[in-house]
Amino acid sequence: MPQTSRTNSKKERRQENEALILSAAEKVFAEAGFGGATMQLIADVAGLPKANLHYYFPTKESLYRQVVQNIFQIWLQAADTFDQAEGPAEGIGAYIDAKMEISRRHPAGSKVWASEVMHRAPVIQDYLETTLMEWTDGRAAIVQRWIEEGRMAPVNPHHLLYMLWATTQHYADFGHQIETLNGGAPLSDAQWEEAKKSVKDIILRGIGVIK
Amino acid sequence: MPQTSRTNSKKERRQENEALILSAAEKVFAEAGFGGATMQLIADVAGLPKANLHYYFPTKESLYRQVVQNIFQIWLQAADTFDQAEGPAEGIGAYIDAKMEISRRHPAGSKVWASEVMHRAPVIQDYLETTLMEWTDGRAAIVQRWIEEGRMAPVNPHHLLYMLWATTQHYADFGHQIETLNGGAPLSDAQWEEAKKSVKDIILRGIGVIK
DNA sequence: GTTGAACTTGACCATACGGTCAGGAATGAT
DNA sequence: ATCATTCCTGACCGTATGGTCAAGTTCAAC
Repeated sequence: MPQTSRTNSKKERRQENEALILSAAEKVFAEAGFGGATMQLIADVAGLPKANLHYYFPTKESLYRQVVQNIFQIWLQAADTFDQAEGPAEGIGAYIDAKMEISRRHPAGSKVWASEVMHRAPVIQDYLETTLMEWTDGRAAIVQRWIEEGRMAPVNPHHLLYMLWATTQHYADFGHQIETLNGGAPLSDAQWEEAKKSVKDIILRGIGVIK
Repeated sequence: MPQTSRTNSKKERRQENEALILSAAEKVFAEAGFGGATMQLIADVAGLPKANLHYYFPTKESLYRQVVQNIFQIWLQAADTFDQAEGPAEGIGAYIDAKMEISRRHPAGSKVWASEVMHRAPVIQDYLETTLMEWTDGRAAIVQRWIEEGRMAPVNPHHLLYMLWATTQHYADFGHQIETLNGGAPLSDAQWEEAKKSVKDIILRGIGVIK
């Protein structure tokens, strides 16, 4: 069967197909976990024959690895908001906003990441030990400096970071639970704003930078 | 092959075996997810032939269902600390302590629960809609009352509850990440105390009941 | 001691899965 | 127009999995 679209070159179609497969894989891995996901289902979601998936990604594991690495990139980009900030209120507030936005826009990716870490990070353990550790220590140092400058309450920087991750990621990973408790409906725009505001209010007040 | 232990009656051994299987299943489901777990591996961990598992639990799903329900019971028990409290500082503080203790003592169970919810709760959706919803609304009402009595800052009760769940559960679900960032070592007793203290400090200050 | 119910288990089965491959179709360079 | 390369896919394969079963063993009641 010839390709439906004629306007694209081969190179473009390769990129399109890879993106299509990665997107489908993200959804399926998020909903079923690595073990529960099947190449056949990913193929169906992507609208491609299974054998075609294996042309672009030789194994299920290589496909999964790519999905996880993509999430990690998004995850790291949210860090920029932290660095560019002048002080704790702005930096941590913007970081919460950014991570809440990721939870809202990439819930599947967040779940894949959570699943990967929960299962002892078989694929990205090296990232945890290098990139993530450096990132964390760097941010902890910034927080520590803010504390020493008297710009926020003295809290353990690492546990503060864990709280930021936990709280924001919760809206993606446990989105189904939240939706159920919300009467079965996804959070509305206003409710998302309320969520962001609540998280920021409690944490920023908790570290003594507002009120 | 005859049973090794001769001191137990049949009824006792039934209970023992069921507990043995459930414990093994909890570990394996936590580490591999429902789809990735195999009855053979659970059997190996339990030290029983696979066919014997199917005698006690007819299907993989029924075994999984039992594991999830057990977790949910533990989860609900932590609620008592909330109810018996006289005010927000005591109630929420004790609830955080209780849930942190669950994360520490039952990390596998917490992961199974998280995994179940992340995958849209195929098994315990009815619990979410009934028991959990009632529990949540009841606790939210208590928080609301505390707010109206001027005993804590006006925050959205639901988002406060989500934050409590997220923050405490994070220490179980993302325990591997925390361990890695801790230099590869599990949190020591002192570090667990520090974690509890950090969470309580930030949240209790965040809702205006301390400092 | 006999008997029936509860328990145990090695061997087995059907299915579904990840992955392969041969052969054809489309594409781009010359 | 030719040809090498890339892309596509139905059919296929070996394996591992959830689950079954029949034949046995243990145990408690009488």
